[in-house]
Amino acid sequence: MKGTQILVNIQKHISLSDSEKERFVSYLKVSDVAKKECILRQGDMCKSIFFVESGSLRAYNFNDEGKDSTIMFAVQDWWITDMNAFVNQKESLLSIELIEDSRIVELRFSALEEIYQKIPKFERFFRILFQNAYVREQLRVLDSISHSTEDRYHRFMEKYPQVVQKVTQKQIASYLGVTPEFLSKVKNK
Amino acid sequence: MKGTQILVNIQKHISLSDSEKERFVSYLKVSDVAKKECILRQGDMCKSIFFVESGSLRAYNFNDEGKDSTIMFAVQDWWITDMNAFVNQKESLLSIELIEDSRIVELRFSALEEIYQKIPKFERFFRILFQNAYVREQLRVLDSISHSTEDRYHRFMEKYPQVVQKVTQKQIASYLGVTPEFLSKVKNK
DNA sequence: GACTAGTCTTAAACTATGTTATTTTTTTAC
DNA sequence: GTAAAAAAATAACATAGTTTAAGACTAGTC
Repeated sequence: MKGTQILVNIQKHISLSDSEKERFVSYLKVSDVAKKECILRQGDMCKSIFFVESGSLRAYNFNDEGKDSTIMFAVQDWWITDMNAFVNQKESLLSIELIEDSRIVELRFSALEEIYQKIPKFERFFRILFQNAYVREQLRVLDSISHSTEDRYHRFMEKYPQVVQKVTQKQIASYLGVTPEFLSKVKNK
Repeated sequence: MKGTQILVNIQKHISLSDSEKERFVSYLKVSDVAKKECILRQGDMCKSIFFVESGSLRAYNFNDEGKDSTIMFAVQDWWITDMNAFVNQKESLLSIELIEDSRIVELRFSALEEIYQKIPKFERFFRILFQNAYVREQLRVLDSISHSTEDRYHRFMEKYPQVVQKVTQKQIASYLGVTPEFLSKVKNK
């Protein structure tokens, strides 16, 4: 049934009545997206936040010098978007591409605003979601400014084994902010 | 009056009745803290989140190799804590020290939980606060993995002029994740 | 006003990481 | 199943960043 998995995800933090579930699900759009497709393109407006029902995605920025930097990966049961562009409704700094064929649930900005109004409990859910996201990013900043690349590579491998299985070494390098050549050297040392 | 500034901060995002204000303020503890004091020590439990009424603070981690890494600065009208330790109620990775004499408002974890229950609007306020914090950290990660130290130094100077006035170059270096010697070289190039 | 401790600068030697290029290996597309 | 394309490994050289140490310059303390 449409929205089953996302409801499980949400009910980790809040409980919903049947009518609330029904109402919430009515705002969602589920689609199957093929590997290599983009669900968001850098420079475009970011109209939605996405939940990964199955598969995996990568959010990255491509800068003036042609450098590709991975901001995040998302696998099953994760939420992903260009949060800056989404909440401020401005041009995206990130592209989000499919690492493999995936089933994606889309929730539009305008729908989410309506949900906050109609079912205020969702404020709590997203409070917790963003709180955890903030914690995660703060720990990543600490990791990146206080540890060596070698340490960071091993920590990444330990922390995100589900991700490691799906992505290339080049993508891990771009997540760590180093070149693939250097990561290869570090790894085979 | 106690809590005036924090109420202004909160009412940027939600509106409160007089009785809600009164109730909320009753949970707060305001104190004047002297320069160099610590309001949180790495390794201790993190029982509170802090709001800066005046002055400035620095949150940093001190790692095994003796490296001091600044996770964030906070100036007037900012919120600060070790969010990881606070929300999960575990040992703090960070210390928070006073850069100058400051007036600090303290909100304890248990109080905040009660506030969420009694005045659910606060779920919305903190949803927005954490959402913005997440955006900020995600942008910082992007900055740190995609730009040179020189660029990052100049971007920091432009983005946080209020902070720059108060902190030493050594502290900026530790925020960027480089040595003070190297920052000095970059800067005087 | 002098002492002290901390900060900032500079520089030389060293280590980490980037660049470019070539080869090998793996994946993808037909 | 094979050709083409992408990823990974390797290596030589270049640049970015660290370490150590010393001197110049504050800011805080008595």
